[in-house]
Amino acid sequence: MTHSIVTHFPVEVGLTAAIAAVRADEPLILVAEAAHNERAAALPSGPFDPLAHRTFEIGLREWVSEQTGAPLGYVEQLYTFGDRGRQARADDREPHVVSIGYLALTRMGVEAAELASGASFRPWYAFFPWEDWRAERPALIEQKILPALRKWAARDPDRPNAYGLSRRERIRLLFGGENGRFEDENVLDRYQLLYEAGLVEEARRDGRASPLIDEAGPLGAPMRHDHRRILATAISRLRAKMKYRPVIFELMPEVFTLSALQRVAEALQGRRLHTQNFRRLVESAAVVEATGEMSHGTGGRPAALFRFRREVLQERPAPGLRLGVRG
Amino acid sequence: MTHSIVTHFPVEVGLTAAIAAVRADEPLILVAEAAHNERAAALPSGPFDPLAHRTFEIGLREWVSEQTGAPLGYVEQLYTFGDRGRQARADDREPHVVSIGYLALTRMGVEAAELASGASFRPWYAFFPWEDWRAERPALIEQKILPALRKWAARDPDRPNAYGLSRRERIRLLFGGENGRFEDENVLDRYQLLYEAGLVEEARRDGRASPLIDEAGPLGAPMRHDHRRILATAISRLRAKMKYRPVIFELMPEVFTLSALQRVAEALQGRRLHTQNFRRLVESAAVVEATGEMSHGTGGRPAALFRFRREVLQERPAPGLRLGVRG
DNA sequence: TCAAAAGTGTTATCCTTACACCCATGT
DNA sequence: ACATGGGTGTAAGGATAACACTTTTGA
Repeated sequence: MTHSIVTHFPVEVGLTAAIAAVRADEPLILVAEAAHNERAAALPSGPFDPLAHRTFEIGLREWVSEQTGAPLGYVEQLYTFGDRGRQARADDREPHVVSIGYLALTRMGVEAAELASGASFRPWYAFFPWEDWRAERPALIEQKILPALRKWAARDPDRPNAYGLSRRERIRLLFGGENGRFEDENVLDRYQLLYEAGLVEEARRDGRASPLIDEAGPLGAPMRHDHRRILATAISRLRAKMKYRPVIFELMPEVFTLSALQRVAEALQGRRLHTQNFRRLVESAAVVEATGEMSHGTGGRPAALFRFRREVLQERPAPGLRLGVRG
Repeated sequence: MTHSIVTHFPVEVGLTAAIAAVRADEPLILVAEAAHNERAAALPSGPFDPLAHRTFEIGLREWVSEQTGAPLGYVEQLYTFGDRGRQARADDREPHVVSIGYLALTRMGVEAAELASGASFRPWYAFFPWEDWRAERPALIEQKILPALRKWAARDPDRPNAYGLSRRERIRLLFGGENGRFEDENVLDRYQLLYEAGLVEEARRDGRASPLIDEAGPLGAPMRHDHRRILATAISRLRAKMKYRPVIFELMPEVFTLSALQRVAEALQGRRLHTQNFRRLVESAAVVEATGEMSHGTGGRPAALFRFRREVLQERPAPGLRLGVRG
């Protein structure tokens, strides 16, 4: 067994950040190269300089605030990606790029003008339209995604993947349909299934498109490199984590009404929540406390204002937002 | 904003694997440089060669089975570590090493003779003696760890960390004591607290030892580089994941009794479980099915044999082992 | 016959869900 | 006064926790 972890291969390390914010009940993600450009959007990314920064996170915070003007709040490492479609050819002479994906949350005090040119916040559901079930089950799923996936499955219906699941079963488990549920945390798996089926633009770019790709039509806006995969990982992680850590408050203003909190939770989860039970779950979890103030001008009865109770961090091991059932 | 993720800094990428197995109800980890050597143990690690292997995981499987003789079953990426104590000096002329940590599970068919020389399986609680509460609360906690940590806290009792928690609160939350619990998933946080307090050998090596380190005595066997941190991450992840994914069966033989399953679950969790409720939780979760055979020679009444039901993967979104309360 | 391990039944308690209803304001 | 959103009460159902008990073998 070798004990050296030195590699003799040309590898470059970059940090890529999915920087999320919420405005007007819409979850946003910071991208370079906005829609008016020809090119696909990209997540902000930068090099890791081990001499200048002791940790990845310190490096990340520095170049993000320098280059985008957005100060980061909460930061969390997601995953390190090394296999990127078209760059996987052995005869490729370009250096291989390893990208370490990060999730960051910011409070959206940053207005468009303060951002560096080329950077802008875009709704994250522009990249994953099938993930937003707040209004209703997106028609795209029944009309485009499922027909194309079913044809893909029919070509090889019983082939199991690494976990022993056939294509049919994976489709049912991830996108629902008859007796299947749509689990909000499976954002990454759904994107990867669409990529594997060759139905997203990134698959075409990587030479793995299905003949069905044009029939299905564009399934969300594509991103450069594997950035849409990193964003899918970020959304999955955030949807899961908010249930057992109070990360949602990194996206809320200092004080807020319970309704505002619910609408942000719904925006992130991509589904409606049962209002009465949501209130009770939040209050019984003791993650918020009333300020005593009231919010007027919300249309109906004034709502009590709340703030996050930092003390829960000491009181309970997993203080998140129990979300309960759909509304 | 730059769109290039090319770095101009010398960075090398290595893969480091925490390869776990269970034998005789003891969780084991594969290490190079066993105890009879002078040097601290190390996890197996190797270079990532992007030209030879399309993904990290493929590369990992290849060199692990080549170099250790152990075939990997389940494999999962843990975290990418870049900040390693003593190498953090800006004047350091050595290339910086980024290590991508992996958790792998193997069924322990591999006997010692088949392993490459220098490789061996060692009980993981040798590195984390405070994590094994199966017999009782480890005396080490009350006798060595808490006194040293309390002195450390007393030097700066109110300084908050990034999450706003003081040293006192972090000690209580992680190691219990009066009214605090000992949460089995916090393995990484406990190790990092001990490192931050300068009480583990790795802190001395990195020039961050506390004056209290000799008074506290050796707190578990040290490892080279940041490998003990990677192992702590692996144990944390495994303890958490087995509750919602059926990963424990990657460590079990094809057929097993419910008692054997419970003892492996207890070994991994480091705590006893309530037998009757464990049985009911397992059976009601429908993750196992009876084979119809019986196991004799277990000392008392023969036990029914069970096998893992792969079908649960299709039936439920999060089929893990509910563990219930302590025994 | 007894110890040891396997396995079953039953109740108390807690949490989630579901549903019904009342409250306070602006227009 | 009434629409709108804010807010409370409570009972049904399901799951876990706690405890008592029976069964089957080997020594």
